[in-house]
Amino acid sequence: MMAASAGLYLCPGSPSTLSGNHLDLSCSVGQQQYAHEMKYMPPQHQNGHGHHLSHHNPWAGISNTDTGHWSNQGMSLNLHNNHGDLRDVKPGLMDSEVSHPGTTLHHRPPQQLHSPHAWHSPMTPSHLNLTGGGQLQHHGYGLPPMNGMLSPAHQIHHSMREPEPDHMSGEPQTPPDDDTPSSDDLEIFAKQFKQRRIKLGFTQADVGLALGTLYGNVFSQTTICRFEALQLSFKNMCKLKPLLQKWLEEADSSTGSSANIDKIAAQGRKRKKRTSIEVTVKGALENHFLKQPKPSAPEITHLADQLQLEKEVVRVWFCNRRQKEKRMTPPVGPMGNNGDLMMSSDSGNEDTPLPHSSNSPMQPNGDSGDGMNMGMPPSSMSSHMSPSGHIMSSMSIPHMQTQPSHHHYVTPPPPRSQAQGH
DNA sequence: ATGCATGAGCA
DNA sequence: GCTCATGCATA
Repeated sequence: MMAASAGLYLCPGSPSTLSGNHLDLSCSVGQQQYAHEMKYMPPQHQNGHGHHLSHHNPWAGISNTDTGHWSNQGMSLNLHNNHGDLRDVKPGLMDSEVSHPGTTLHHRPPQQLHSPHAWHSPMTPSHLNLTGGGQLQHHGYGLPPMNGMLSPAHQIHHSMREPEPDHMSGEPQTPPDDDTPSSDDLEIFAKQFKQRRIKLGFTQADVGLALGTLYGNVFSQTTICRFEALQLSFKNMCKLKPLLQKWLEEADSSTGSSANIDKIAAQGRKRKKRTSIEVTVKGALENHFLKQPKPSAPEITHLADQLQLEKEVVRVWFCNRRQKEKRMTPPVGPMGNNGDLMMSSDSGNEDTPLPHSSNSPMQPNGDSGDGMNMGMPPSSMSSHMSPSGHIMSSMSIPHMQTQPSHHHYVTPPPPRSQAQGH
């Protein structure tokens, strides 16, 4: 439980050691008040592992069969209400609707959808606070059951259908809606999504909010951005795709009308100020990371001490760094470089200290030590192969100069029955 | 677009 | 105490 020392924020000025105790203290940081009372909501559906999501995992298409890996926790649809801020939101409004897609009905008949406004229809809490939003929980994500009724008529008509690349592998590539998409599908979809979104005049934030009003799952600009950039885990991409696809279909069908988007500037703020780590310090952390991506508690403490950072900050930094490593894709330019991925592939190999060899996103199964993540089959790690064996990245749709298509989330979890890796 | 952060779930 | 999904805040 102290795990994440979550609840505790030190006020910027008070660097006490937080490691252990966290109470909810609230300190006002600048303008914001920080009352952290994040106790999470009633564990209604907390089914530990109940989630299934045993979609086949394309990534590992290879190992497909058992896959569950990506899933363990992730799919758990409980969108935790992050940060526990829901309380300063206006009471009453959102929860009721946003959280029940089923009942909800936010679904307007096609005709009404005709305006982007639709997303904020009368009942929709346009002011929904992004942060706590009302949705305290995700429930079955867009799976068709109830909202499936969204304008069947329009379902997928124009450009939006999946291109179905179907290159080399003869397998039937995934159907647009159901089924687990292949990495190629995701890649293509993400690109198209972005293009359409921009054409329609929506921002990433708009989309995130729209998803909330439509399905009860609000997402931030960050998430939409990462989706477009393929910077999410494969599993996460799969989860979001149907939602975005639906949104796109609706938005598409209501286009021509107006591109008016109303943005909701709802942002409740109540978080700890972001710690800005100096470059030099960052460099030191990077260094350590290269040698030891997973430092032990004492190491962290020591490092923190050395760098004069809070231990928690250091711990989190490593966590984030690892996470980044897993999804990072070469920021390389438009593929001008050698199309190599550049991640330092240490992940997983504490034993293989190559500082930064150039690349390969993930190690073959090097789950070292704790072995968590990916042990992708060698085959997929070679260059940019998608699990299904397709080569991704470099080719498909080179346009979009703005985004070097860097993707490739990292390798899928080891097909192996891994224990802790979740 | 991304760095630092939160929190659930699991081990 | 880690991973993973996600996001506020910021560059």
